Amino acid sequence: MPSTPPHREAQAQAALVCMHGYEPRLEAAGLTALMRELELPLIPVLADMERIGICIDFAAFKSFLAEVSAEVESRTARLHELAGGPFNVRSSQQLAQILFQKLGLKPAGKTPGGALSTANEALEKLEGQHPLIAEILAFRTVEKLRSTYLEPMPRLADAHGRLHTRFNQLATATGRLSSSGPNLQNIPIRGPQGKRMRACFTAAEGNLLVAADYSQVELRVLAHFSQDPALVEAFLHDEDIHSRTAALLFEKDASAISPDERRGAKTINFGLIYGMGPQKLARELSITTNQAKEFIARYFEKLGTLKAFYETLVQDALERGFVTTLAGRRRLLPELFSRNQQVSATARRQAINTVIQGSAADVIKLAMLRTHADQALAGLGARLILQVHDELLLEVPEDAAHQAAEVLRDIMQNVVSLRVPLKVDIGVGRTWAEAH
DNA sequence: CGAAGACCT
DNA sequence: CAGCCAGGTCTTCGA
Repeated sequence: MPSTPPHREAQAQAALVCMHGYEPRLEAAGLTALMRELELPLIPVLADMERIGICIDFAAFKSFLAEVSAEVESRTARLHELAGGPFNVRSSQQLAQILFQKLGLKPAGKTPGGALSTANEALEKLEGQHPLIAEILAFRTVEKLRSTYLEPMPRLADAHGRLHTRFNQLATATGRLSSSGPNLQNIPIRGPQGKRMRACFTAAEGNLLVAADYSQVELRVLAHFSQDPALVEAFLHDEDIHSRTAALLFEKDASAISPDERRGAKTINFGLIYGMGPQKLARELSITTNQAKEFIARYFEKLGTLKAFYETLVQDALERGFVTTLAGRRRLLPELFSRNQQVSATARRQAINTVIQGSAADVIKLAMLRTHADQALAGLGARLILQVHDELLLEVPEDAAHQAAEVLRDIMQNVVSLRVPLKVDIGVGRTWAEAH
């Protein structure tokens, strides 16, 4: 077993130097407790997670790669046939030339750089206009799987067939962790191929994986901070938050909500976390911007306390120049004071999102400390191996897995006491896919 | 090395 | 008149 990775030692040391050199500044900002009680103790937890790693199923990787590679080949050939000649589909420039000049299709959007967009979102609007479109979308899915996951990852595994990521503690503006080299926080999960991808990540022989997800943790944090009666009530009674929102919005019984109405409420609930504007909402729901504006107005009319919380939050940020999270983490937002409307509007959304996303990060980091220190889990042989923002993954000897799952649930649900309960969904399985 | 694109929460 | 919701990492292209 290798010793602590050098970068981790260096990080721990740098953190201590920082503590000594800047203690007055930390103290003045009220950040000492966050540093001493959360971030510094987290370092050995992350080091253990990095050192332990996660098992991959080489045979599953190999057969999946073979199938996907064959599909990349065949789709490339079909693509060239449909385009009337060979070109590099991986080049957005060449692709745009084929689609919008050679075939004369109407561009459905532009990139931030001003080029004609060939992104999936733009291409989906053209689907049905030419058989090439569907072919490109399918090509991109398999090519992503091949180039980012299936081909490189097996080469990164150690002699025991385990993959070791790095959990970066200083990479985000909100207090989240990030993962790199390889990133194990963005393994595909959607669709049959996503599911198959996650099935390539397994427990070691004789062990099981326990996956524990915080359910709606960001909306619960928002309910806690805002104390909005509608949100708080919904979570206290463990109701479906999106149906509940839809019921409120459309003045119907929750049981009478259509799938479309629930989808609208879900989009607006999520958009809320990001400070979504009417344009984006309109696009997401295929309605006009004016309809979206009305929708948002009605939403805030029904959730007046939430609206007041947002206004106070932004007001506070403008007065202090920063926002703070549940654990007292701080994000400076100098761009709040930009004279450029676009820039200051972005900073306002960042202020809102940071309080919510950062507080959720505080919660799971604390849960990681408790999990790592828990004697019952240690006694069961349970080891924390991954964190994916609102999910923890344990590897546990198989006869102890279900017991460990309940201990973990208890730790995660009770790590902090909010005005609404925290809920954790748990799965146990031989692979990461099965554990979900 | 920046842009574009695609994957995640 | 355009305006596009937060936080990340990785791959590929093309200058």
